[in-house]
Amino acid sequence: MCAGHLRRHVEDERLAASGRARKDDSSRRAQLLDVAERLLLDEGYAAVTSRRVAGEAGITLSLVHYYFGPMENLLLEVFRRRAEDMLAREADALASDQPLWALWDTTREYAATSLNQEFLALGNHYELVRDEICAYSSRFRRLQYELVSKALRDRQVDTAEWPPEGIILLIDGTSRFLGSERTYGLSFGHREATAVIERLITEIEGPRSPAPRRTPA
Amino acid sequence: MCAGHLRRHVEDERLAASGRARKDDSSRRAQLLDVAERLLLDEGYAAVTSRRVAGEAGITLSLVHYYFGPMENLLLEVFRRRAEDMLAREADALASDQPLWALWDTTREYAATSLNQEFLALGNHYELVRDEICAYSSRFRRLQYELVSKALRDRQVDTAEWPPEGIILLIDGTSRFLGSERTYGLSFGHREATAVIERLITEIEGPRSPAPRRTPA
DNA sequence: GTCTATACTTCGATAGAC
DNA sequence: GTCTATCGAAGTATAGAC
Repeated sequence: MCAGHLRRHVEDERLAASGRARKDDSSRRAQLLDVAERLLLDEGYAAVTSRRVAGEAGITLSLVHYYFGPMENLLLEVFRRRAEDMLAREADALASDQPLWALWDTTREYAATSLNQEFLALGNHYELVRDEICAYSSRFRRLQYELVSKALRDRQVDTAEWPPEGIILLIDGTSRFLGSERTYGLSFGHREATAVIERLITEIEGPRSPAPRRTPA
Repeated sequence: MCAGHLRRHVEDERLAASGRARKDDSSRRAQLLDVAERLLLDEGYAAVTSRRVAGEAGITLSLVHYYFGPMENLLLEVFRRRAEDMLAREADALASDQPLWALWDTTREYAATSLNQEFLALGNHYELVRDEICAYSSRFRRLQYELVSKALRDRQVDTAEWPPEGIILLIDGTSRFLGSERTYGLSFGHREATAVIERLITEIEGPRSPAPRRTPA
């Protein structure tokens, strides 16, 4: 059904998979992804139409289809790009001896939770987006699990009392929830929830320390 | 798949509104709200168009506008109806001497998290929806806070260690996150997270008990 | 690559008959 | 209340010139 643009997708895949970021999208392609992402963030997925994207980018709508084929594919690529980016950040941040603190800090700072919401809603009716979200979430979770479980093991934390899988979901979930509420201007209980979570993290992997930890004495 | 609950909302609505009869949605109006809610759930807000709603309801689109005016208003009313329903359920469920257990149990069972996601996404670009979500969330939170803080007070829980506002967000957030993942078929760590949360709740308000609690000895 | 031009669909909303 | 008829705007997507 749409074959003309597929070659580019493959190239993109290979670039992204080759360890290097997909920044070689000289101009147009990356620009369109940028525009689409901004529209998605500002006005929701219903606003990401070929006409709007073309208009904001200062080109004609036919060019949008030339690059991305059907709109679903454009959305998909916006998600992929963002997912890869977040995955890289997460891997970087959690490569610490206090990955729980890192998880808590980084996730809270994702200002773009509206974007995540938009993608989640999108996944409810675009099957391809849905599959992509699942695949990405699994990778994301596995990454978190590997790094956190290793750190807890090194720290000789009782994983029966504090199973890494569970702690991760607790922190991640709370963090996203607070972030989601914050974008709506809600803050009731946020201070207290933060205190509880941080006490929990402290109990598991010690107080937040900028310097690498030595021996637990 | 998940459309069986729609008719129930209508009945609930009339029961809950008994004595005030917020709307005598004899048939048409409620029917349109039902259709819109189902469309929202199944295909996302982009699918809730006057033509679609009219088509699914077996009437003409002009009638939809006759009842609801602009589409934004229809969406808004779908949200309102649902919010009132959830608020009533929550108030009912949390009227327990173990409101944390109730909070955990009821929130986990909200199968319709896709609907919530859709509304959250909607709120990002419909200001009226956004305001409504904020107003509703505040009421929702205040309700939770009142009931939980009272129960913890009765139970003489140390609210410095377990501030009700914080615990509520922790439980609610984790619960929604797990629910959201579940609708996507993801379950990694869910068992462990559940165990951690339930241990936490047990520590605060004792083991889940079907019978009303006596004295804490 | 980029544009113009076009085809066809669907959108929200209203006017007016009944 | 409910319908038919109609409006202009906006949607996706393609063909073809350059």
